[in-house]
Amino acid sequence: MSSPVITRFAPSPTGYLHIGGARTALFNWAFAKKMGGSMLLRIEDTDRERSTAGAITAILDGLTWLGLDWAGEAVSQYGRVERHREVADRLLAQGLAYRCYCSSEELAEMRARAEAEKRPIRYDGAWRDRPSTDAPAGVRPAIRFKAPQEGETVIDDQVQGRVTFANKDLDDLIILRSDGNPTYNLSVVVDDHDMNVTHIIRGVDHLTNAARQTQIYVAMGWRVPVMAHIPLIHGPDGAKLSKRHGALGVEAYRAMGYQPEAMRNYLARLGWSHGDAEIFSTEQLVDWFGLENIGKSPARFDFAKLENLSGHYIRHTPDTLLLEQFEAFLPHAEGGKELLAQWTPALRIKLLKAMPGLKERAKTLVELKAGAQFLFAERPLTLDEKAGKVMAEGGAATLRAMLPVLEAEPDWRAPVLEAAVKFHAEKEGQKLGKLAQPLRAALTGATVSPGIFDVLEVLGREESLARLRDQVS
RNA sequence: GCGCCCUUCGUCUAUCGGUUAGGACGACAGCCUUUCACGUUGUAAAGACGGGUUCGACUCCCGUAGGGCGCACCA
Repeated sequence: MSSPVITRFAPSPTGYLHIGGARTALFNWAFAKKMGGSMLLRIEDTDRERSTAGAITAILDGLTWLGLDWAGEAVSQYGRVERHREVADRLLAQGLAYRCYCSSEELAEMRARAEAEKRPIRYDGAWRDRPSTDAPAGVRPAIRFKAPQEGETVIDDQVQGRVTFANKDLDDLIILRSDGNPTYNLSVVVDDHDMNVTHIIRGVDHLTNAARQTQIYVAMGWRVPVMAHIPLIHGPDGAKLSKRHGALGVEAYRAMGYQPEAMRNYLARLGWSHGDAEIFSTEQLVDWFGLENIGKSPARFDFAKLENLSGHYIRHTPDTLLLEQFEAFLPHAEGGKELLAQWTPALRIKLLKAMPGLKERAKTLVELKAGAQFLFAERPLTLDEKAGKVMAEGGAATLRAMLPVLEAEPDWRAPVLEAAVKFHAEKEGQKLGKLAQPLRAALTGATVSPGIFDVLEVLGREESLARLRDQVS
């Protein structure tokens, strides 16, 4: 009987769940599902200084929103320190680790010297073979792993291929700090082993760690899990993803009005492929997913493509479901709470009625909200600067909503449209072009927008509707 | 500086020695539409560079250039 596949997502709770982490989680999740196994969640919170409860909540919320579930409770790595110490002690007892009495200052000095002399920055192994009787009084030692100095460590990576490290390049890393707390590389190995993790899927930034961890596995006589180091996501300019780019927390994407299924689709396509498939369901993703189809080169985050995908998902979501998603989205949207406060069954019905026309034009839930502005705005619409603002924010749909009003009051056209244009130009100059055409048409009174039929119908303006139909035919 | 990795249209990618190098986003142009959007048709757009290996290289090897990651008593 072959053991089930167990993957794990192991973020450190030092901030939000960023987009790279989300994709790593997605890959772990998809692979586990595909193999009929499960994904575990472990919070790597051994750094007590930087770990926060808020970050843990953000990560859990983010995963849940994305629809990625994990088996059992999230494991706190810090909660397992005793076990980590135990393993460190065992290594020590077996002569596979040793006490190092170097102070932080000495080590920093060593590094600085190496750098100045342009030598590789590595621990020199000063205490590797030095008896503890030499220990300076009053210094609490750190425990270092006695890494092999000859030969090489090979990682048979499912994505990177066979990667070889010369052992002489890997120094003796600290596994237990002088304060008795374990370090990352020890904890990870012990936890992955104890949790029966079979496949480790994580970012390439961990590749060198993989070598050191392999050495620890070997020292402990443990089976080394299958590893897959996936490339990182870069910003649009090719540089490391920063806050300027897409390195926002997933909650930011939720606030921008992207649906989880669209995010999943987009993220999956970033670095992984299944022939020419661009748009696929999560079921298909699971069905098709495989480590062998993950590329090795880093991918840039492309908002334009995400938006296109998002628009597709919005358009293809059934109206009632979309309405539900919209309502669930509101608490996370800018100005959503205010809208929620005036939420009524009647409004719901109106929105549902307007949905077919609305979703055709919206690329995100935010745009859906903007487009529906004409439903939420108070009647009659006040035609002042504020109205221009509403109109400009709402874009074409709101403009259409206002046209009947403008039609009824020709004198109001110029000032309102002027306000709208002005506001729009200040806010988003580049989108002016999109508005300009209908604006001009409205200003000259030349034609009536056909999209206005939808609006009038939803608003129940029968007489205007009839009149316009007349005019058109 | 040392180590590891990467390099196909602007972007995400297909190709697993023989293709007119395909698709998608974006761009541009047309059609549809009495606005917008959707839809649809089409156009432009790529193997970083230099050497090999081979009958034949985007594909294999070497080098160069560019880029990324790592080199903590962080994870």
